[in-house]
Amino acid sequence: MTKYEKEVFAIVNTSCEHLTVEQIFQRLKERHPKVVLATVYNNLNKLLEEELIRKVSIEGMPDRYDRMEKHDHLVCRHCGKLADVTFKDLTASLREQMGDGFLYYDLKVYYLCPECRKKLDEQDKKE
Amino acid sequence: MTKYEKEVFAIVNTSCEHLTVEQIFQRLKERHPKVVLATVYNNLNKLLEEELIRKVSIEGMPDRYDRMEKHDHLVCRHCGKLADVTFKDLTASLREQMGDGFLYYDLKVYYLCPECRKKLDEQDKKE
DNA sequence: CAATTAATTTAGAATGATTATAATAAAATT
DNA sequence: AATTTTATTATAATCATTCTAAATTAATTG
Repeated sequence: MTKYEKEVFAIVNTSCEHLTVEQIFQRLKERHPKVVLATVYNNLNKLLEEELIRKVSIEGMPDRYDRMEKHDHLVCRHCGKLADVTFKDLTASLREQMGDGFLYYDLKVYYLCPECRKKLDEQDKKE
Repeated sequence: MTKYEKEVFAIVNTSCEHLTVEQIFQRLKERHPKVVLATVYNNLNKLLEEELIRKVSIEGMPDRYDRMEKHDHLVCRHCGKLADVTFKDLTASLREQMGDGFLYYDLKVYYLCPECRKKLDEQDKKE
């Protein structure tokens, strides 16, 4: 692991914020002002191949990078905010249903976050 | 719904092939040789907003468009192939676990498809 | 240690998918 | 039929990402 690969990994792995490429780049620049965006892409791609991090794509949002530790995602359908959550594990059930070949799964739950629900409720009252 | 919106919808909704923008464009062109790519994008976006179709993003693959009818996806981690499948419904369980605000969920199961499993098995034997 | 080789990073160009803009055409409304 | 609105076209612009070649750094070998 090279210097930058280590640092990019640390940035992604220790944050629960689902950072974008640009945000990761900014953080890396705080310490290494001369670093270049391509280096961030190179190392993110390397880390993805090594399966040390994962990418989270949400419709209409830029891709985000996330630690590997098992967890699911809540996505607010209104403001797009992404939150971590851990639902009951599905591995056993899925394996049973699908036979061989299972590797892992990705579960996203779309919802309205409390803030958006409040906002939308208030709007409804006015109408 | 305009002429093209109807046709784009029909193409996406009646196929189980998870077509890309380019493929949808090609099919539309068979009937309307003069149609332009931007029209496909415009109408796909309109259909997405109207929640008449959905987009499926798989890491490293171009985005695909899919009918709304409830189903889950199997993604081969090796060749990227996408297949439809319907696992046991999770709605009740998720609602119970997360309280209010639930809208819907998206479940992708990553696996090795039979073809890739065979290939990889054969490779292993050689080594 | 010096020299060679390999791998990483940089800088900037190239690509490709998507969106934006302005003009034209079609549809809907008055 | 005239006016207004909406959709479509053609093309330019944008943005994220990848590619390429040169430069730098790290690793390996004699």
